Amino acid sequence: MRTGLTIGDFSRITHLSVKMLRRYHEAGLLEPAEVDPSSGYRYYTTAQVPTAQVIHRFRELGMPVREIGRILSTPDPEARALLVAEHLRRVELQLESTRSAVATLRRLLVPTGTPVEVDLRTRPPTRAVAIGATVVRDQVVAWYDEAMTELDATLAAAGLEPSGPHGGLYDDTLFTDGHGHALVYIPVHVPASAGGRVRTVTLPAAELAVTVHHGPHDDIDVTYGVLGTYIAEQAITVSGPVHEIYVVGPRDTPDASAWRTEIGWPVFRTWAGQPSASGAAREADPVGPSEGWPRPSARG
Amino acid sequence: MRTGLTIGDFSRITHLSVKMLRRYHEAGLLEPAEVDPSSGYRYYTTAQVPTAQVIHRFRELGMPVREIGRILSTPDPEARALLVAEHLRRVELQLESTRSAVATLRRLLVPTGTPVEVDLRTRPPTRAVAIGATVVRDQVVAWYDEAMTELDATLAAAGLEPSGPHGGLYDDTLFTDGHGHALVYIPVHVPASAGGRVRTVTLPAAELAVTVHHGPHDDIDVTYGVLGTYIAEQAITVSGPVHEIYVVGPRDTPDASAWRTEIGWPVFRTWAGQPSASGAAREADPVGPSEGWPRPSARG
DNA sequence: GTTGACCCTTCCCCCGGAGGAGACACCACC
DNA sequence: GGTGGTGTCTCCTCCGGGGGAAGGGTCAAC
Repeated sequence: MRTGLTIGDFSRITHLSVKMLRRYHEAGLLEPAEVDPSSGYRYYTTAQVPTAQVIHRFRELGMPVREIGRILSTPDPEARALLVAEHLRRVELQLESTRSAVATLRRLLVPTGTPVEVDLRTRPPTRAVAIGATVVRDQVVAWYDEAMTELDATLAAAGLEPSGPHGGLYDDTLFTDGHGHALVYIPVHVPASAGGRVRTVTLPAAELAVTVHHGPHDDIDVTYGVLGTYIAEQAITVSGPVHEIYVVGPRDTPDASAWRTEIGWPVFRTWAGQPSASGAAREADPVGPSEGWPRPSARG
Repeated sequence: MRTGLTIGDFSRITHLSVKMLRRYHEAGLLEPAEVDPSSGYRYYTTAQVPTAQVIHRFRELGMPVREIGRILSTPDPEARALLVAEHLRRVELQLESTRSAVATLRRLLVPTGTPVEVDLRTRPPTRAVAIGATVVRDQVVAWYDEAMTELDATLAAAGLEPSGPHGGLYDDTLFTDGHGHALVYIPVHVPASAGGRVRTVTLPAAELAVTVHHGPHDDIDVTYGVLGTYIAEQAITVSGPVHEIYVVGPRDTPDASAWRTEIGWPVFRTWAGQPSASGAAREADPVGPSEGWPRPSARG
């Protein structure tokens, strides 16, 4: 055991490929017990086998190499367990979403000629407490949960009751570019004292093409497709962020199949047509830093 | 609708990013309905929305782009459904393996001081029907299932009974390089008439360090680690392919926790020590094209 | 001492993406 | 008919986690 195990021996024992062992060395995940300074040969010891096994499992679970490094270099077992638990939670979430993607796919492949029900409707100006931020697409759900919790707390602290269902406005660049501005809100009658990220805003009036999505949000894209198809075929010009209203949502019932989500697509801008569009009104612009609504783009 | 939807419009409708739409075009997955020859602008139609949705789901399920292409270009709906079902089966398998990787990880992180039980044992020369092939590591399980089924069928056709539990020999390059030769066998007393890939071979006698793995094979690596550690610490020289014997396996009970797998690591070669090692004996070399056993490599 | 297996580094490829740069196209508005 | 602001084009680089090959040094069994 003087020189320890060569990389090949260690590979046979741990079932990690030689290539990966070298990579893990480079990345600082699994330092060989000894490296011959002249030849560069890596020598491992049997004591490193369990570490290698752990690395192997983490990689199997899709954990990025650098995160494994962070975990392995966390001395405090408590903190380490936390990091691990957090990732396992992420894995569970991913399992769930894979499961539902399978279900959605099955549904897509057996197309049911669902009749499209699209309303053209005017959204009145709506007073609401809101949180807005620029977010990345795959973090939008987590961000939504967090923001909505904060809004709930704000309302509770102020002793206010919502005057309608929760909702959100989403910049379309979220979908075209993968990141954009989003705003979630709870409608209220009286303004709340804004604290922190929470602002009191007025959603501007808008003409919306609205349809209702039933069930969990995993396949809400399909409903978006239906709505978008309708809009395009009606040759309506689209403009501005999309509006989602969680008529029945996770806050109402845990039974996802009972959820109802209204999707509203602004079909022409009412914003710039308002008096003093660029003055006081812009002050209340709920979507944030953008310069008013983007101009229409559909060529229908 | 003369010119159709621009890539941006289509992106908003389908929630696929512009970038990905271009990529899918390039890959032939989603050909725009029209491409302006002078400007190169892509124009889509609403009829393409469902296709885009399907592509989205397939990607969510981790299906490689070229496989999606194959599916979409398969005209026969039956054949297409088959391809889809096959991939969904793979996804299910992967879900399962993820689940068990989580379990294994949990076990690894709460290390139990399991006592190591390793036997040094001589494997007698064993007559068997076998199938050998050079395989890639992540296909070895599927290959095993298929080959073992063929062996079962061969024995049934010949009216022969196994004289012991199924087993396999696995080149260690499978682990160090990710691919190598593997051989699965069923021991028999009398030679069967070899048909197709099935050969009748004699596993050579060998000195093995043997330990038993309990439970499903997902965490068999851990037992390999224990065995390898033992061998390394005993300063025993390792040589030749590893030997697995499925004492209790999926063919005996579906209850994976009841499985027992013997892992045998040859600790020095008996092969080259045999008379006429390179002549008739090599003829029966069960592991195939390699030039006899590799020489010992552990430097313990 | 020879020799074959082993190990080293470096470079390139693959896949599925993300992002940017620079140039051109489109179209609403004036 | 201009013109400016977006939208879109292509091409390039980079990333992570791998696989493979080339070319040369090392080790130890014989």
